[in-house]
Amino acid sequence: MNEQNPLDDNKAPRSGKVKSRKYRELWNRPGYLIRRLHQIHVGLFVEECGGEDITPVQFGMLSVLQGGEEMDQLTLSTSVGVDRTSGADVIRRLERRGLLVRTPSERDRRAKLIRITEAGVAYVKRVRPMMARAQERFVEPLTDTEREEFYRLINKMVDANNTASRAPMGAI
Amino acid sequence: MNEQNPLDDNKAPRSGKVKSRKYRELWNRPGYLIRRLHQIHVGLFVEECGGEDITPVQFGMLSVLQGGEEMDQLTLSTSVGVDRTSGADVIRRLERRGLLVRTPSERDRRAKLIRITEAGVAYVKRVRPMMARAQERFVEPLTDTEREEFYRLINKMVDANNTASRAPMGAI
DNA sequence: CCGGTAAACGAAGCATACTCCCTAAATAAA
DNA sequence: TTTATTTAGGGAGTATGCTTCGTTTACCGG
Repeated sequence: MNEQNPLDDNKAPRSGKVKSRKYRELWNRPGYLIRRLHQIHVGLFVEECGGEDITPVQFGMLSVLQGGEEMDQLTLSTSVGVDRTSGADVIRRLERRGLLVRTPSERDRRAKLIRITEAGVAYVKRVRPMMARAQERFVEPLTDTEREEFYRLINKMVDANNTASRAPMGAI
Repeated sequence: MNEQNPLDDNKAPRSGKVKSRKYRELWNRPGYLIRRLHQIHVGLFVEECGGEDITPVQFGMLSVLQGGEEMDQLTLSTSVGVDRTSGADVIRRLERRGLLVRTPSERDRRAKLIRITEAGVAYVKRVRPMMARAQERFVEPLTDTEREEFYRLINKMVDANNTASRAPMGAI
């Protein structure tokens, strides 16, 4: 690719950096690497889903709804791990495309109940293999053993830091 | 550096049906977990940086500039792993706060050269410990051994999938 | 029943992170 | 030298993921 890739540099000067300088270089910061990894996953997802015009969060919401269950916007948003207002935007876009419907609840007139449409169900069925291919490609560089370890470590961090996120995962 | 090694037994997809069930639940999808982990890191960063009004990418840019080197917007953007236009937005915000300056290059009149200001240098020095604490908290749930393994696996994935991101490091 | 609190949502605003399309300038090719 | 291509940047548009503030509704203690 390119020889001025900073990631390539991290092979060279990993010398006797002291503890206090541990995070001096960008590519030694776990948060930075996670951000890059997230970017990479979104890139793979978009690439595999070709012209389907779908994003990971949108597909996540449709996945949760795929069973046919109705839920309000807050429940749906937290179940995919996004903020209430961010979720509302995503839901609006999916409604605009006819993949779900939003009807006022009769039990609680503050709430809007979300339900996937038939078009939504068909859409998920069609796109699911593409999503799966993106996930496969994402972990492809790792061996089976490494993948297991990777999942274990991520889950450990997510579990421990769940409340640190501003959109804690709802217990679905 | 790319591990397309056929000796790795990450075989091609086995049976389509099994594959599609593997990622059926959201919390079994690596991409979903990475997204959550990224959210968590941003949350920790913002929390540790208190009222400093700084984001990981902004701090990353200032870090790269901290040495005093001048560079154009594209070089700066790719060096922190963001897209050209996203980077331009970030740079504009940092310029607005007086943490860096943007001057037209004389060698290449298309380019704007970015240089950190004294205020920017002081700012980075002040905020760096907070950033470091956020990184520490992020990996705190892991043991030392697990951290090493975590870094190794992430780096392996980032290296292998570098071009998959829409903002490949050092490329484009 | 009534008043305070909490929940569900909406609107507006900001930051990241892309897309596509455009201009201008530098460089490579003819 | 003229032409073609590439490169740097800007502008507009979209999506995610937050913030704060405000409105309506539900619920609970007195």
